[in-house]
This record gives sequence, C-alpha cells and structure tokens, in this order.
Amino acid sequence: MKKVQLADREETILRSIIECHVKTARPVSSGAVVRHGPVSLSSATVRNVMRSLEDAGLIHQPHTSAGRVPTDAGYRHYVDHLMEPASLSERERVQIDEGLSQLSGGDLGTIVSGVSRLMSEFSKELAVTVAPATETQIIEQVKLVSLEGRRVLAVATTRAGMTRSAVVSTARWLGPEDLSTATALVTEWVSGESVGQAQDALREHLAELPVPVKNLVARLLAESSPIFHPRGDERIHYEGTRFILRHPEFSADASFLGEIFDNEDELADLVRNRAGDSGVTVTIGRENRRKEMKKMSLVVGSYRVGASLGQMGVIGPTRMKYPRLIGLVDYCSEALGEMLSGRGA
Amino acid sequence: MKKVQLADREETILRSIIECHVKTARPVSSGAVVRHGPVSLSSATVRNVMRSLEDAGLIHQPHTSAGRVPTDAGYRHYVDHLMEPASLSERERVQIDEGLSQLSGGDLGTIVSGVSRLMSEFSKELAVTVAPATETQIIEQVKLVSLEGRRVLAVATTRAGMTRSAVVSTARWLGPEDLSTATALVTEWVSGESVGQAQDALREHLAELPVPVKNLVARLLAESSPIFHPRGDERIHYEGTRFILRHPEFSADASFLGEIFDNEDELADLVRNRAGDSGVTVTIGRENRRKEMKKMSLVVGSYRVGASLGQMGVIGPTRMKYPRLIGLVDYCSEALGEMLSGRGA
DNA sequence: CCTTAGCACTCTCATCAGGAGAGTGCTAAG
DNA sequence: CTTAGCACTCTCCTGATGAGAGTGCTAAGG
Repeated sequence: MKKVQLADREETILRSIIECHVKTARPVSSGAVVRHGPVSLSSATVRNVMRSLEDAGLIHQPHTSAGRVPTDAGYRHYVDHLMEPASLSERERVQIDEGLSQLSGGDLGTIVSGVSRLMSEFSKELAVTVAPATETQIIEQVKLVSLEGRRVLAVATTRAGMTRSAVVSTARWLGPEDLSTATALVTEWVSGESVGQAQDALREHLAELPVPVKNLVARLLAESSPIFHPRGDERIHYEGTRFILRHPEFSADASFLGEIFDNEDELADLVRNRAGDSGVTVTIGRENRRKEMKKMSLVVGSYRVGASLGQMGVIGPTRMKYPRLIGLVDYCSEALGEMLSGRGA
Repeated sequence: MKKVQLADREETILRSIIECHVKTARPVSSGAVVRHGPVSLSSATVRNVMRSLEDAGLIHQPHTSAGRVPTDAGYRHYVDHLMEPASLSERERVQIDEGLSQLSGGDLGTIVSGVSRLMSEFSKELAVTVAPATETQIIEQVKLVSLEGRRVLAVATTRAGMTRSAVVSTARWLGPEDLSTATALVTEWVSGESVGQAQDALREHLAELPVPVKNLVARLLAESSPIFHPRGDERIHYEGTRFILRHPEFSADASFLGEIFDNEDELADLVRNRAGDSGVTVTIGRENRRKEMKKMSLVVGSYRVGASLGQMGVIGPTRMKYPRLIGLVDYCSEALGEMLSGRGA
C-alpha cells in the first residue's frame, strides 16, 4: 500500500489487467497485457509495473508464477478513475423505453418486477428492484369500501400517488352509513400524516369511534394488516438467478448464494443502504459488510416517487462489466424516475 | 425390469437402501445394509438380493465395486408401497397452526408467501406456493372507487371471497355519479360470469357505456391491467433457495438450478400440472418432463378456495425425506384449506 | 434349495513423481 | 529507464502405485 497516486502508465496497465480479467476470468500475465493492451512495452517492464501495482494493493498474485488478479481496491480505483460509464446503444435504449412504457399502467408491484426483469435481461446479471418505502409518504385520503359479506377493503392514497390497501373481515356486518362515517373520520385523522404516524394517530382516536367500526379500525391496525404498518409493503423483486449461477467463480461452491436470496428484507436493506440520493453507487466486494457478499459487487441507482426513493441495481461477481452496468443502471433509474414522476400530477 | 412383484425381504432391503442413502448421500453397500437394517442376513445374501433389485431397475450401481443408489423407479416403489407419511409432532403442528393464523388476516399474496416461508422452514427444502387461479371464479360484484386525481381503483370480488384489483388513470376526471353508474352497469354485466368470461362480456357492452366511463373500462380491459386478465394474478412464491444449494448433489454444478427459479410462469405450471385435486402427489426425477428437473423431486398438495385450487409443495433432490415431506405438505395444505374455507362465509 | 464364508477381482481414490508449460524475478547489457 | 535472457517456482496433467471398499463367484453347510 505504498502509492496512492499512480503514474499514467501504471493506470493504463491496471485498466488493461482489469478489462482482460473481466473477459477471461483468469489471472492476467504480463505477456497478456502486452498482447492485449495499448502499451508498447516489453513484458519485463510490465512486470516491473505490476510489482508496484501489487505493492499498492491494487492487484494480487494467487501464487508465484501466476498472473495477476485485480483486488477490490483495484476495481475501486478502476471504477473511480479509469473508466467511463458505457452508454447504451440507441437500439437498447429504445427497447428499454418500450419495456418500461408497457409497465406504466400497472401498480407498483408490477412495475418493480417488470423493471427487474428488464434489467436482468440487459445486464445478464441478477437484478434487484426495491419499491420506495411508503411509510414516510403523506396520506391524502382513506376509503373504506364494503365488499361482499363482512369484508371491507381499505385503501389509502398518498400525495405521491401511491396506494396501499388491505382487506379485513369484521366481526359483524357494517352498513354503508357506518362505512361512510368511518371513512370520513379516519380520513380526517390521518390525512396529512405520514403512513408511519398514521398508526399512532388512529390508535389515539380509536376510543372515539362508534362501536360498530371500532372493531374494523382495530383490525386495520393489527400487525398482519399491511396498510398502516410501516414496513407493510416494502416490496423487493429480484430476477436473473440463472445468470449468477453461470459465473465460473461460483461453479465450485454456490451455497453461499442461497443466503443472499433468502431473507428478502436483508437484501432490501443491503440495496437501500448502498444507494445514494441520486446517481449510481458501486459497492465492491468487501466494501459490503455482509460476509456472503464478499465476492460480489453491487451497482445501485435510485429513483424518486414523490418524496420517497426506490432503488434498483445489479448484483454480480466483483469481476463484472462495471462500465456497461453503471450505464445500464443509470439509464434505467433515470427512465423509471421520469415515468413515475408523471403520476402524481 | 424383470419383476414387478417383490418378495418381502426384497422390499425390506430396498427400504433399507433408500433410507440409508437419503441420510448419507452416498452409495449403499451390502455391508451397510446389514449393519443398519433390520435384516439378519449376511452381506453375501444381501448382495444376491441387490442383484435382483438391480435387475428390476430399482437400484443402480455407479460402477463395479461401488454400493447401490436408488433409481427413480426405486424411489417410486418406496413412495407407493414401502413407506407411510410421517405425521408431524404435536409441537410442529402447533407451530404451523400459529404461523398460519398470523397470516389469516392478510390478502392472498401475503398468505402465499407466508406459507412458502413456513414450509421451507419446516422442510429445509425449497418450498413453492401457487395461488389459486381466479379466472374460473364467478364474479360477485365490481366496485369502482375514485382515488385522488384522475385515478380509479377497481375491485372485483368473487363468490369464493377472493378479490382482484387494479388502479387505472383515466383521461379526464370522473365524478362520483359517473362512477356509481359505471359500477352498477359493470356489475350487472359481469356478475355471475367467470373472470375469464368477464373480459368478453365487457368488451361486448363497451359501446353502450356513456362516454366518460367508456375510456375507464377500456383501460381495465387492457393487457397491463390485471383485474380481468385471465392470468392477471397468478401468483407464485418460492422460498428456501439456501437449502437447495446446500445439498451435496448440487455442490458440483448448480447452474441448472437457475433455470428452475427464473421464469416463474413455468415453475407455476410445473407445480400446477403435477398436483391432483386432493391429497399429496409425488413426482420423482425423470417423471418430470422438464430437463432441469431430472434430478429433482416434487411433493405437491392442493388447497381449495371456493371452486378453485391452489397448490403448495416442496422441491428437492430425488434423495429427499419423502415420508416427512409428504406428511408436511399434507398437513399444510389441509390446514390452509380449512383456514381459507372460513372466508367465503 | 437357500444361505453363507472365503476369496479373487475390479474400481475408486489419494498420493507421488516427473515433465511440460506458464509466468515471474533478477541481472546485466543497451 | 528499458529490455533480453535465464533460472526459478508453481500449477497442472499424466501415469504409476497401493490401499480400501465392495462386489461376484464358488463351494461348503444347513
């Protein structure tokens, strides 16, 4: 870890090593750099440079007389200084735009899963999409609609134009007038509150409600009802498992990948914590705290729905096509944000 | 494939081989059968029996001087004739009942994912749950509810007590009276029809609708709107990827597992086609047509929601604990069916 | 006729040695 | 500072060897 500042030539060679290794998945020799790279130097000179890159902790030698493999720090330097995001081709942009516009009518769950599908198809990696948390959104109104029998549908809409809903069964049958008074009262109490606060507000006023609907509202507050529960509809969707299992680095032992896919809450947290407010964030290997992500990189972007942020990203081995994936995530998150911003209006 | 009828002793030894192999994941030798099994015979005699079991195609020898491994046919014979489903312990039944009752308030999607989670936890295998197809269910009523702005929530309830919903944006704002006439008309046309037929019925009457709501109904019929689209809400949920990746048979090459997880539609079809109307169905290895399932077995059961069937099941290597898993799936599908049958009332 | 002890046989698996190949590090000359 | 040359190291592949496991066969015993 001697140098932080690298000479031009060192950077060129580091870039060459990384690009070659991303293609081949194997250690890169000094000879390979000479053959592939834009440097007109002998392999001996390249070896000298490699030595200093290794001292700087940017590349690593699995054993004597093997080529070099980029370290996490090497990829980090590459991502920060040595590459430009690759913009998508015109054709790809059109395909993504079309894919998104087909989704535009659906609800958030459909959109989230559709976006994952699109991104995994274009990245050939595992794609993850997290719907924006609605708990911080401000509730506009609540409607209680009688379905058949003793069941009632509750729908809350937020100022950002998202909906949350729940179906609950009540102990006894409720007439239309019961529901309309309940709708009016509940809306009065919770409108202007965030979804998170609404729960408290309702609990506070619960005693004031006429008996027939008290029971109904109590059920809406219950743990199992997602409508006012802060984490009720944190939806995450991932797609493209087949791609990740194909990478040669995981053919030997793929068991740790299982830990990533299960527990969707943790996966969602991982993606959410790693995303910034805007732009694309890259997390490489051990920069992730979770041990099962030590060999994985994460490229995430955010999209905005009203005041809330959702995230989308791609997960793959640290040996991934960063320029391509950063360009893809950037484009997709921009496009989705634009599409959704047209909604609240 | 000489014998179909097996002598008692052959069956005992086949059972012994299978149970031993399920535990160890390795070929079972004649000596191991003597040690483990309830037969008091010499290994030489066991070898003679093994020979005839092999002639019958029930076990297989990877190579000379290796032990025997059950074939798909061997497992089939075991499941059909040599085992009893293992009933769950009192403690386990209580845990499952509690887990289910916590889900009972939620909507179908929540229930489906919750059941998968429960089953994968108790089976230590990949668990899959398919929500019942609602397209054959009879619609009871449709409600159109105005949300904020130009957005309208449409909810259809079926006689079986399930709901389908969609949110659509309309071209212009619709007043309460527009919506109530539309609600009345649409309900009149589609109530008594199945979800599948409703689409046609609505299309037929579309011209009769007053102009302001015609546009709205047209959007409900659109491809992207799940409410009347036959396959709109076929929801499938799977859980427990981590378990499947742990099995030693997949540690060498897990890449084909990716094919199973992607394409949820195909996975849903697989489970649905393999389930009978009632009871638990077991599909072993090559009995599955899909090539990526050649080494996998499937234990599925059905649960009833009104006139429709949903499915739940467990997927694992052919070397799985059939008695345990059949017992588990049986209990869970019964319990879920009972829970849901209380709904329509 | 079925069972079983004994034994030769076969196949796997782990280990080792040797050689080829790849790639490095060092050194000395340009 | 660059580079050609060379010795060195390490992996990987191959073939040989031996131990171990498990079988199949045969002949003796119930």
